[in-house]
Amino acid sequence: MDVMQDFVVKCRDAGLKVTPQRLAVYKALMDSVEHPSADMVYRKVRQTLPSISLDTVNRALLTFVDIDAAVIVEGSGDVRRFDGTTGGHQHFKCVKCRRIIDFHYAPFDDIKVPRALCGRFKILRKTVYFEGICDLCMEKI
Amino acid sequence: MDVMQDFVVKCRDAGLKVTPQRLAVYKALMDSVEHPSADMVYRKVRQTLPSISLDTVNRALLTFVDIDAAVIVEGSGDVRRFDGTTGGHQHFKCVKCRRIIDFHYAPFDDIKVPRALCGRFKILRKTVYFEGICDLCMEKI
DNA sequence: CTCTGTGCAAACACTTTGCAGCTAA
DNA sequence: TTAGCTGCAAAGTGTTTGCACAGAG
Repeated sequence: MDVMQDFVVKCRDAGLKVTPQRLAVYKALMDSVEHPSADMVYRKVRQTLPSISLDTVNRALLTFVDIDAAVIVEGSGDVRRFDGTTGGHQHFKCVKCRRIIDFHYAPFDDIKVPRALCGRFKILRKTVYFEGICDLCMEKI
Repeated sequence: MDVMQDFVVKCRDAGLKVTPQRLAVYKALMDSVEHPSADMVYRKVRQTLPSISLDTVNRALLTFVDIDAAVIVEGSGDVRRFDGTTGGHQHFKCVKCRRIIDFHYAPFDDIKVPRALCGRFKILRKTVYFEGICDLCMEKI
C-alpha cells in the first residue's frame, strides 16, 4: 500500500481538496523522524515548494490531525510537534535537547482504561509517555 | 505534615530563598484543582499579593519544577500548565474544553520501563495520559 | 552586607485570524 | 462554476530576557 495514496483517499473521504501544498506537507511529515514542529516542516517543504507559507503548513498539519492522518505529540509545555505515524508506538522525550524518540513496547499498545474513566468520558487517545535525559545529552554532562 | 512547611524545607535544601511571592505562588498552586497555567495562578495570587508580576509567577513555577515541587502537565500542544501534586495520579484531558482531570489507577503508578529504553536513557518521568471528551462537553453535543 | 529574587519593560517565538485572489473538483 | 484553499499581513498570546532595585539570609 502506498502511503501517499492512502492519504489522498483520507482527504477525499473527509471532503478535503488534495492540493500540492497538502501533499508536500504530508510527505515532509512522513519523511521526518524527528517529530517536527510546524516550522521544521515548513523548512523542509520549502525545498520542493518554495512559495508555500508557514501558515499553510500550520493549517495543513492541524487539518491532518482533524482527519486522523497525524497526531500532536504529547509533551510538557513546548512548541507543538507532530507525528505522521498515528499508532503502534510510544514516545520518549529528552528534557535537555527536546529530541523525541519513538519506541515500541507491545504491552503499552492497548492499555486498559479504568472503569471510572470510560463510563464518564469518551477516550480518544491513550498514551504512555516517558521523559528523561537521552544518551547524547548524558555524555555531555 | 504541613504542606507549606515541606515546601519551605525543599527551598532551603535547594538553596532558594523563601520569599512571600514564592510562598503565595506555591499556595495558589496547591489550592488549585484545575492544573493552572501561569496566568491562572497569577490571577489567583494577585488577590492576596496584588503587586506581584506575571513574570515572577512564571519564574516561581518553573523554579518549583526544577526542585521537584511541581510538574508541568503533559499535554498535546497547548499552554503550559502546572500541577503541584507530583505523583500518585494520572491525567485525562478534554480536547474540547481543555479541562484536565486527575484520576488514579494503581497499576499505572509504576509502569515498567522497557529494557531497550532504560539502558540508553535516564528516565525521569513516566506517565500514562488519556485524551478525549469530558462528560460536560459530551452533553453539549 | 551580599547575593538572590522581584518588577518592569521590551523582545521574542509561536499561533491565529481576516481577507482577497486562486484552484481543485 | 464555486466552495474550499492559499498567501500575505497583522494581531494575539504566551514566554523569555536584561536590568536596576529590593529584601532574605
